[in-house]
Amino acid sequence: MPTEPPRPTDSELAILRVLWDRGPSTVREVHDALNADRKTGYTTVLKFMQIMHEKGLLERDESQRSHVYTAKPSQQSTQKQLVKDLLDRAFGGSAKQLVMQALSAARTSPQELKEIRKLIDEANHNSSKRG
Amino acid sequence: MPTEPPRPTDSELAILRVLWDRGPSTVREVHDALNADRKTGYTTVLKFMQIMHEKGLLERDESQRSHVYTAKPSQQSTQKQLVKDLLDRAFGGSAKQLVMQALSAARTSPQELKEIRKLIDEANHNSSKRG
DNA sequence: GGTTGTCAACGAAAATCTTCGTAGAAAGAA
DNA sequence: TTCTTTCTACGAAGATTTTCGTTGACAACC
Repeated sequence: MPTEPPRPTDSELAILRVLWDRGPSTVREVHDALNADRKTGYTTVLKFMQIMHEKGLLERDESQRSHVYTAKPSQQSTQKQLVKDLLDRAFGGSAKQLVMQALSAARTSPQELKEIRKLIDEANHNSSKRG
Repeated sequence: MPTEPPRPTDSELAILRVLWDRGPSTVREVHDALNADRKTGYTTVLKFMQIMHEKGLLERDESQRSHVYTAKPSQQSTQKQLVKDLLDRAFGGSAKQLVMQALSAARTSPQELKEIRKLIDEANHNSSKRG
């Protein structure tokens, strides 16, 4: 039974983001990318990536001296997991509440709002067809 | 400077939820409410609520022997904080992406979709008026 | 072949979060 | 009063997350 992977921590997520962004990367590359923002030691990032590899969050190619790591879960699936989690923990499962907060938290452009509406219409059609 | 309150942990959020739901409550009441689902010791809940009080997350009325606690941050503001946080950490600030995942993560009823659409229209009008 | 720099591995400390046992005060019952 | 229950306070242990220092392997350069 493949038990659900645990929700990635903040630091893990930061690393995943770099890997989704850059594609397969070495520890050095990830470290440099992260340190554009924060300042974490190299060995700290290394340790994280090793642990994440053990946990099955990263894949590792050891054929080169500098190992090359790849994110295993997709950005989509991780995002979905995080949203689902937040939905349960803070919104009692109500997507409506969450969407409302999202729209107020991020100043969303009319353009984006239009696109979101379109998404909703599509979701609506799908659920109508099914339901 | 009133520094931003730190994002509540999972356990803290569970307690806040009870308080938002029930209004001002004693430790005993919160403990009972929580143990409908999980099973945490009484002193564990007590300890949390004391710490949360120290952190400024809860207010406490000590005039009775059983202290009465109240959630200090509103449900709204906390939800907003959590969404904003997730938006930054996992979605690069794109509300659209988040909404998309929310709609796919929670099976949303056509009724709710309709209401969400309405919200978006309102947001749209507001931003049009402003912009 | 010795020096210098980069890397993964290891271990452990620091920080934070979670859990609860125990003690003593307060209130009520016998 | 004495016994029982319920509460807060305290302290500490366990679990998890985050942080790096150090070491030895490997490679590049001189």
